[in-house]
Amino acid sequence: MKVTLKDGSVKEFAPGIILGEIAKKINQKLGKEALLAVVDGVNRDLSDTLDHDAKVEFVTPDTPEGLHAIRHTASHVMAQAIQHLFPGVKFAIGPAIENGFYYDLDSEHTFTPEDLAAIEKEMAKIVKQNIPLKRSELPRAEALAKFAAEDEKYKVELINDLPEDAIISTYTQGDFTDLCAGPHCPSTGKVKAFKLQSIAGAYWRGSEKNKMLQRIYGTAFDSKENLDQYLHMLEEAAKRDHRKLGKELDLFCILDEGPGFPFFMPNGIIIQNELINYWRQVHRRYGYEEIKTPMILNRELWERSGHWDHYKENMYFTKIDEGDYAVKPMNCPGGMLVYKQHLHSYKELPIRAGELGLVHRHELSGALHGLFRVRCFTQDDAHIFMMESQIKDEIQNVIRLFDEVYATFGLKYHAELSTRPENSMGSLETWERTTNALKAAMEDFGLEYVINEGDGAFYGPKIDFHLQDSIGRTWQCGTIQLDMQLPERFDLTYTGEDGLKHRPVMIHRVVYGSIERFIGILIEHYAGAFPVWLAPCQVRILPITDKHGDYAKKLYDKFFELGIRAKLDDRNEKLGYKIREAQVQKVPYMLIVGDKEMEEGTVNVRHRGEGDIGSMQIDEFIAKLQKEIEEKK
RNA sequence: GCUGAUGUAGCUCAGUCGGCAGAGCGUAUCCUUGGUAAGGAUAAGGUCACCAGUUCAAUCCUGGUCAUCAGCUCCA
Repeated sequence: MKVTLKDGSVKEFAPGIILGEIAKKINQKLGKEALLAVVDGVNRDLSDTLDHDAKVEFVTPDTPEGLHAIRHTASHVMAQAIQHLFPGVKFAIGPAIENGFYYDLDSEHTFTPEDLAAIEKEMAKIVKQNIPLKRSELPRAEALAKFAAEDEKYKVELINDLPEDAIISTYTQGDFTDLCAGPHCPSTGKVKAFKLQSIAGAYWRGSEKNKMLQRIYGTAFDSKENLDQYLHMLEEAAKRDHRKLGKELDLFCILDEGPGFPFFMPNGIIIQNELINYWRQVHRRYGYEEIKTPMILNRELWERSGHWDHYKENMYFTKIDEGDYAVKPMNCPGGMLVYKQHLHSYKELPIRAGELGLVHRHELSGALHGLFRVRCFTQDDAHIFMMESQIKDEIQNVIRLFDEVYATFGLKYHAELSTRPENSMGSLETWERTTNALKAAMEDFGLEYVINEGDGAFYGPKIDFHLQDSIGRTWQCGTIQLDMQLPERFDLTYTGEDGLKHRPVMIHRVVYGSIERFIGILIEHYAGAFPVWLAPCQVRILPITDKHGDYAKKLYDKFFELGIRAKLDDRNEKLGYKIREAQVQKVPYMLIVGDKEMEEGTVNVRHRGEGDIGSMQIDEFIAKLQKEIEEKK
């Protein structure tokens, strides 16, 4: 750890040393003035760590570590408040997490939102008292005795699971002591702004075999402004929730009659069809053929593919004429059968067979979530069969296609490569060769990636694509998976140059992932304001009075003939009213026609974002619109 | 699946601590013919999620079922 003091001198410290210790040394030698130091390149005020004699590690709030410490301390403050208000509650764990903190509790009392308000009040008191936190390290036996005496069985279990040589530390603030490794703020007063957010259930130690505890989530910041800003961001994200917009824009619905099985309304299906048209057009250019395989296939096929054994709990079944059948949860087995309809020569490879396949999977009821997690969805699948020597080029071809598609939606992305897991099939050499081919493909393309060691499927390595939407959230969509198992199981072959039979290499890949889910992501990404090519209604024509109805109708007919999605709003309403409605529906263009436009043969154009953009000739507007659609803006 | 909350008009939500069910938006009709985000009036619209139970009486209380939401678990 490098500490640069005010006088410019640099001190090296062993990593992991408690900042308070450093501060003490600096204070002794150079005085308080020098405590405003640069630690590992970050400005920090170390004087906070001198406020009291305990060994407390503290970092200033303008660093990620500082925020983490504030949230961690906030979780202790919350626990202390709960102990005051609800004596007898057993504490499990209470860490800081990405955007806040939580504490898991075991209690007879079921916590309610009203309790949260009361706990917040008590927390505010504790923060105001600015109670110092004291770190103590104690021998294992002593720690065990202490928490056992308080009947904190979860803490006892945690200590018992710590390695023999672990340093067991506790942090104490006033009448509350918690088992904790730290780091923390030096005193409760540093928790300047906090909010308790929700109550949920969570299994002890994350296992569904264990007791379900109550978890209280909260967040904390170094200032009220930052807290408010964060809460505001959450509200903004909630506004673009695809379930809400899906209803408001009349895109889709999910009804009690079919939990997890979405219905698409006319507006929604326009988006879906545009996505599919675009998909087909791109795939044709990249040398794909399209196939379609049946939704219901017999038991033998699923046994052969391995799904019957490995995936049964997630499948739907049916009987036909006494025989067992399953509804497909994946398209691959059907794709294998299509490949097997012919003998293949090495000259044909790679064969790229795309399929927009509707698959059904029985997801747990509690896992369903709008279009993001459904029980039936369309995979924009493709299976590519090739020789091993073609892997690198072919993967690059796929990456290039992905890159083009994601760019169309203005979605940035990064890739993750998952390598061989423990329970893998196939030889180590094959894994190494194929994994290296994936790496080489990404590197040649200039695609940055991170490696998830051992995270691949047992049947092959894979590349996942994580898209970043307009407010910075990431979604895993595309994936390229090498499969060394299915070609074996289905005994796929091609005839090589040598006249002998060889086993092809096969990949599964999806770009959108699930079209339904991708639509959900796009709704949130665009906040419902789709680019013109996707917008369910592209143009809304707004005549000012009935006098202008005929002119407006002629315009509408012209758009209709050109295949432009227009709507004529000739209701007996004021212009402002019609505009408001079109704005709320996020229609890209509103054409206002009145006396002036009729006389001049023009339209007055209003854009949903830019407002009134002036009058233009009808053909001029059509050209502008068509260009925009063509360029997918 | 688990824990907790929720389910009232097409939508968003009030309400009844057991006794005729409420608003705004939307819809229909009429008046109004207007220039860039809500003109006015009238009317229609409900098995208060579903099934049992308690009660003279249940939308309200009890139990169960289904669904939704927040999280957990799961997503070979």
